[in-house]
Amino acid sequence: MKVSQLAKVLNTTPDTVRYYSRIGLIMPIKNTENGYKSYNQQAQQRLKFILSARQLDFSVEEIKEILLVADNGRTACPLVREIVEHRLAETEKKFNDALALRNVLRNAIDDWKSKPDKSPTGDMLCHLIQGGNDE
Amino acid sequence: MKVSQLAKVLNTTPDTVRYYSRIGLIMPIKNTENGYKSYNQQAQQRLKFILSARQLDFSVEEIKEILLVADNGRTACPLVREIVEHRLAETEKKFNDALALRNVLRNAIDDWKSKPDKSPTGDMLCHLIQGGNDE
DNA sequence: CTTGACCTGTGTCTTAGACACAGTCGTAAG
DNA sequence: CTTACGACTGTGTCTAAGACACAGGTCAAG
Repeated sequence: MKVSQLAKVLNTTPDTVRYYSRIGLIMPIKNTENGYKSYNQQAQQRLKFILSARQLDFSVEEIKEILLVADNGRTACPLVREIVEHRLAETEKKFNDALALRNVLRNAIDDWKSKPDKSPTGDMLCHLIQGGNDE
Repeated sequence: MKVSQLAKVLNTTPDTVRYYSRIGLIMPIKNTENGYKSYNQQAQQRLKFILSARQLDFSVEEIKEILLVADNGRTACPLVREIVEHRLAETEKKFNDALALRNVLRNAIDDWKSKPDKSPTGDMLCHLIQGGNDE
């Protein structure tokens, strides 16, 4: 199986497959004649796992650690549980940050509706952003 | 005014000031003797504006465009209004994405509570992530 | 003068792929 | 058979917004 074929089977892009190959997450066999990479069943299995973990927003580095544990025959489950908890906390922070920013932006748009456009002056590049509230 | 001093006055980091200097957003005067960068009042004004725009999550590239317009004496307000609308749309998308991911993670954690840790097998690296639902 | 703490500019690193590029394959026409 | 051409390939480079490492410079205390 070549790179684009594998990508299509698992519904991802060739660039993604190449990237995971490049950093050693999946190990293709090198065709000695043309240097093309060839992927076997195990590589496909591995890539499927990686893509599933990425859907949970696991980082590539985290996935690498998980695979390292599993490759040594040990359970990766505790590590996986730990990562997912951590990711949930981060996601909740992102969620709150996005919520707060949304409110700031909405308020700005609303405030600015009543304000005119102005040319910049020496000490005021854009009164919308800079001015707390105009005179 | 030197880099750390300016950073402290506007409550940011020296690395940030150096970065904006490096890409030409603010233009310090080079002290000829030791090569240190020196910032005047106008640079401080400019940095203050940049930091305010960053608080609205404007990208550095967008801020560069705004400054370019203002430096030519034209109103940057229409551009600013356009960017903030765009940013609001993006932020709402991020908000929804974070919300969806949060639900996925919460469900995963909940489902996994009743599942044991397992050693990897030839075709199952981690049953938590891989198994739709177990046998 | 010397020590040491702090400061400085420059160069490199970070994520997870996307994109550009030159070379290669496969196939269809001639 | 050759040729042409589109689709494919690996490798190298690029991204955002600073953070960090490092070698050298500055400054006040002793």
